[in-house]
Amino acid sequence: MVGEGSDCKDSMAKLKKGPWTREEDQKLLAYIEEHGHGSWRTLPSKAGLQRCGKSCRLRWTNYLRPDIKRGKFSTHEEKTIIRLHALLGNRWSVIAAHLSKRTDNEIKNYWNTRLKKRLTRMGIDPATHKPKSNSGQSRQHADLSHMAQWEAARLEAEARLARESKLPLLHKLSSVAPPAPPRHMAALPCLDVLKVWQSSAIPSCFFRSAASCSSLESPTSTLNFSCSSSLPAPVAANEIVAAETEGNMDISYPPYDVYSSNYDCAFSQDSGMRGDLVGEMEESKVYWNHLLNLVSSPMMELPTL
DNA sequence: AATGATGCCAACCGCCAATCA
DNA sequence: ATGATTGGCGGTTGGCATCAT
Repeated sequence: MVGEGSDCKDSMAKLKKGPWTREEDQKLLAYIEEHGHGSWRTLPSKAGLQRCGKSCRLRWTNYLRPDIKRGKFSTHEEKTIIRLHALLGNRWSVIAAHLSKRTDNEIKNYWNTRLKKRLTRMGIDPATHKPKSNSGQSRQHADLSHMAQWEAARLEAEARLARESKLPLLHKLSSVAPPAPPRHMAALPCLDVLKVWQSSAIPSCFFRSAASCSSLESPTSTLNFSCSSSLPAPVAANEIVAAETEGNMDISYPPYDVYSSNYDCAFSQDSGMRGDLVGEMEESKVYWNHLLNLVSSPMMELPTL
């Protein structure tokens, strides 16, 4: 394997490293604006840069790209990161795909330097998103946790699709088959985890305990995701992805789940920023109702095995 | 004012998966 | 089918800025 990394290493003698200068930025910008980036490997020489292609790509994707939002993260963005991290673990690129205009590197940095510490201060384990002292599990909890895993797979697929296509997704997605669920989940209602999230009747400890299903745990997340890469792309929320692509819509999460009830409270105390929570709740309800309608449509019905 | 500790973030590195020839 | 190439990802680091003593 000889990747961009090795490419950098092999020609280390003549290639520059370290912080980029304004001149280098201008060269890279000018070249990409005129020719597009095409092959990153050959770009540096064409653009007159003494950098490896990988360095150019990183500089472009993390800093120079015109559609990057910089600066302070909003409370809404923070919550979205935390909730997606609870589902996805350290899948920064997937999380970034759901936070329009933020780069995975920025989100990763933000998580590592701030959010992780804040959660720790709040008594929440940032790796598992569980309160430090917690116990108890049941078959039902395991099912829910597994459904959360399923939802995580869907989120990842959405992110992938959003990345892969700038075209209106409705047409493209209609040809993609929905994923086959794990065998033991087939009898369960379709994506009940979403309904649980929507239901204020479910005690918060319920989902919290679901997250403790030990057989599903991974080093970085409550959820083991080992099967995700082999899954076909779930395509339930195609319209949402399209809306996200076109209109920079952030995905909101309903404020009823255990994470929300903990986080919302803690954030209001911790950061002093309550925000328009009511409006956000309404917005979340609308989004999730829409999503539930989509996943209940024939296209997304899970096959019984 | 000096100095050490801590926070922050841009950039690098190594690995992996997809693609190509 | 296989090996080479490329792009992308996540973890880590280096260095500057800020804070605390």
